[in-house]
Amino acid sequence: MAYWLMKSEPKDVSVDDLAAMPEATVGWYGVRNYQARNFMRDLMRPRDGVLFYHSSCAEPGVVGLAEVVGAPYPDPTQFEAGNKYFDGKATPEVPRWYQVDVRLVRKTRLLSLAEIRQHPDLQDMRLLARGNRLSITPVTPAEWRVISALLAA
DNA sequence: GCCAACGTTGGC
DNA sequence: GCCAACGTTGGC
Repeated sequence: MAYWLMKSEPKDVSVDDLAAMPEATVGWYGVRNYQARNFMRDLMRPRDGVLFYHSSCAEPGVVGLAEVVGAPYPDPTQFEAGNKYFDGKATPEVPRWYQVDVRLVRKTRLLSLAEIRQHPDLQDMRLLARGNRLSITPVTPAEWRVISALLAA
C-alpha cells in the first residue's frame, strides 16, 4: 500500500467535477512527464491512497481523499489527433503515456498549501521540495497519517 | 503577468 | 554526450 499526491487544475477537473462523475472516478489523462508516468505505470496499485490536490488556482491545496482503481492503461488522448495531449510518436502498439483511474473517497475541507508549509510534520513532503514540478508525488505513510488526522471529519 | 526551476529537444 | 534554446509548471 502506497500513498500519492496528485495535482489537478480545478478549471480542468475540480473535486466537485470528480464527485459528479460516474462512480466518482476519472481516468488520470494528460500526464506528459516521464517520472510521473512511471509512478502510475510501474508503482501504483489498486487501493493506494491519493491526496487530490488543486493546483494553478487561487487556493492551492488538498481538497479530497481518493484511491487508485484498477490497473494502469494507455492514456487515450495520446492517440487523438487535434487533442492537446496528442503525441505523434505514440502508437496503440507502442504507447508512450499511461494513466490510472482515480476514485474520490470523500471531499474534505481545504488543506491549503500554506497550512502544509507551516506544519512541522509535513516539512519533508516531496510536494514542498525546492523546484518540485511533478504533478504526482509520493506521500509517506507518516505524512498520510498526519494529513488524514488534519482532515478527519 | 512574472519568474524561478526544471525537463525536453536537437544541432554539433 | 554536451549544452543552448525553448517550453512548461505553478505559486505568487
